[in-house]
Amino acid sequence: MANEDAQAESELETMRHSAAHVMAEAVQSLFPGAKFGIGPAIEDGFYYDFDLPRPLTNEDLAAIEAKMKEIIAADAPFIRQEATKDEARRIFAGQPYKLELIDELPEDRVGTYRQSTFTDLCRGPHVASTGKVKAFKLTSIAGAYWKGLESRPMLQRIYGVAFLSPADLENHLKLLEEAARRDHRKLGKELDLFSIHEEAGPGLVMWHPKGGAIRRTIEDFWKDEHARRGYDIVYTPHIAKVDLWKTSGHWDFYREYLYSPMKVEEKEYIVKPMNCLGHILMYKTQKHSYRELPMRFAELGTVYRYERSGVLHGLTRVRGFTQDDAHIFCTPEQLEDEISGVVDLVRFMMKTFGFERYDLYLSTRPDKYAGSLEGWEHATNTLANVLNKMKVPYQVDPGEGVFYGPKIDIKLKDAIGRSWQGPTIQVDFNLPHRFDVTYVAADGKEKQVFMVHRAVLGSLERFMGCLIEHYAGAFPAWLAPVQAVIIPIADRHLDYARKVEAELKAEGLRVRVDSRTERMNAKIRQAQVDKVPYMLVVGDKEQASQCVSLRLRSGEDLGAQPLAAFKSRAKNAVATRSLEI
RNA sequence: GCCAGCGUAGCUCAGCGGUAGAGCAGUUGUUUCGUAAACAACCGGCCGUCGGUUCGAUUCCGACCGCUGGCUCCA
Repeated sequence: MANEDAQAESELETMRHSAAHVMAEAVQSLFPGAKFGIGPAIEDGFYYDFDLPRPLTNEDLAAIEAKMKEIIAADAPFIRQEATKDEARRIFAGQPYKLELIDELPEDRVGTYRQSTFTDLCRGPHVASTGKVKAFKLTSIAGAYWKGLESRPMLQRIYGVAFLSPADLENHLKLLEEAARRDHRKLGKELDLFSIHEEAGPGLVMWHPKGGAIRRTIEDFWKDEHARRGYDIVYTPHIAKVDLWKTSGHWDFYREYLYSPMKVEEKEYIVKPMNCLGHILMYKTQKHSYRELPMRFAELGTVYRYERSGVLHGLTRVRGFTQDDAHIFCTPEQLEDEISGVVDLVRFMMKTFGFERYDLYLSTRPDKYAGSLEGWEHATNTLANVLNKMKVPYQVDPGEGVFYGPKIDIKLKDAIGRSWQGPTIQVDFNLPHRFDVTYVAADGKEKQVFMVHRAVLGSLERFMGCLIEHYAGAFPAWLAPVQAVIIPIADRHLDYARKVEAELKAEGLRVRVDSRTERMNAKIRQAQVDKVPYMLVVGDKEQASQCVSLRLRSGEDLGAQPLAAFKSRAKNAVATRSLEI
C-alpha cells in the first residue's frame, strides 16, 4: 500500500516534470529566442523559468496553455540521450543558463531529453510521451531570480498545476477556491476584525473591537494557562538602548531587521525586535541558586522588525507583532523536563484551538554555531529524547538549527490541510554566554544557565490569521467575538430582549441585541453572515414563557427553551472551550 | 528590495480621451413581521498621489505610495 502510494507519487512527480518540458516547448515555439532556466516539479505542479524578450501577460498564459494542449495531442515521445559536456555545450549553445548548469555538473556525461523539436538538459526521468501529460492548468506568472540570487538576472517563472486525472485537478482548483474563501484578509474585513492602513504604515495592524475580543480571549487564556504551568508573567519596555543589542550580537547579525536608532538625551535607542534581553536583565538582577531554577518568564511582548515591503502579507507577515514569548532559565539536568513541559503545553494549546494535525521538525547544528560542541550535543539529544519519550513523531532537519542552538519547530495543519508555522522551541547558547547568565550550582561554582526561547502560538497576529482561516471565520463559541445575537421579532419585544441581554452579559457572555427596525429574517441573515454561533429569537411566545428560541449558526433550529437552559449551554461551551457549539 | 499585475463611493465591482455608474452598507420615512435580504426616497467619489502628453486625462505616459502573486526571508 505504502509502496503503491510512493509509486503513484513518483509517477505524478514525473508527469509534472514532463509537463514543465511541454510548457518549455510551447514557450519556445511562441517565443523564438527564449532562454531557458530550470523547470522542476513542485508540490501540486511545476514551474519553468524563462528569459524572454518581453513581460508575459495573462493572454500569453492562455496561448501557452493552448500550445501545450497541441503538443500533448501530438504525443511525441520523450527521448533520452546522454552527451559529453562538450556535446552538450554545442546542443545548448546560445542558452547561457543551461551552459552554466552544464559547467556545474560534476559528471562527465550529462542527460538530455528531447520531445519533438525541443531538447532540454535533464536528468529525468520523464513519461514515455507528451500524451501522458494529463490534467494541467497554468496558474500564474512571477518573477524569480536565477538560482534565487538577487545578484542574478530575474527570469519570468510560469507556475502550473498538474494531476493524473481531471477530477484531481478539479479538486485542487476547488481547494484553491476554498482557500480564497477563507482568506483572513478578506474575512478580517468582512467580519470587522482588523485593518491595516496606508496612512499608519504597511505591516502595522489595528485590532477592531471584534478582533480585539478574540485577541483578549486568547491572551487571557494564554496567561492563565502559563501561570498554571509555573510561568511568571512579565512585562518589558518597547525600546531599549542600542548597546544592549550590540552586546547580544543582534546589532551585527540581525541588523537588516532592526529599525534605525532614535536619539534620546544623546543616547541611541531602538525599538525591540525581540523580548529576550529584557528577560535576561531581569534574571540578572539577583544571583540565582540552582535551587531556584527553573525560572520561566513569559511575556506577550510586542516587537518590531523591518520586513522588506514585498514580503508583507495580511496578518502572517507584518512589521509589528506580539510574540507569545517565554524564556526558561534552567540547569542542564532540568532541560529535559523543561522541554517536555513545553511540548506538553504545545500539544494542549494546539488541541484547545482545534488543530488536530501538526508536524514536528528537529533542527540540528549548522556549520556555523555558537557554544560548545558538548552543549549542542546535550541539548540536541535532550530535544530528541523528549520527543521519543513522549512518542511524538518528528523529522530531523540536519544542519537547519539557528546558529545559537538546536530547535523544535511545529507546523500546524489547518482545516483544509495547509501548513502554518506554529510553535517553536529553541535552546540558546549565545545569549547566556554574551550576557554571562549564570546560576550557583550545588558545588558553589557559578555555571552558565541553559536558556530556552519558546513561543507556542508564534505571534498573536499570525496565529489569529491562521485561526481565521482554519475556522473560515466561524469561531467556536469561546472565541467568537459575538457569542449570541438576540433577535426581537417586533419592537414590542425589545424590552424583553434587553432583559435577556443583561442576564447573559452578567454571565460574562458576549451578546448583543439586534434592535434595528428590520424583519426577523434580515436579522437572522445578518447574524449568519457575521458567523455568530447562537441566535436567540424572542417574540410573544418567548416573552410569555421566559424562553428564547435558539437557532445555531449551522442553521439548526432548536426551538424554544428556557433562558436558563441556553445560559448553561453557552456557559458550558465557553468554559470547556468546546469546538462544538 | 526585485519582476509582473492591480488601485473608481464605507464594501464588492462596472465604465471611459469630452468631466462617473450599479448592488450592498449608511440616513430618513413607511412596515411590526416567526428562522438567510420588506418597500421607498435620500446621502455618498480630487477615479491612490505627484508630474507629463493633450484644447481637454479618471482614461494615455512616467515617478512615487499601497495592495496582490512570486523571488528572497520569517514569528
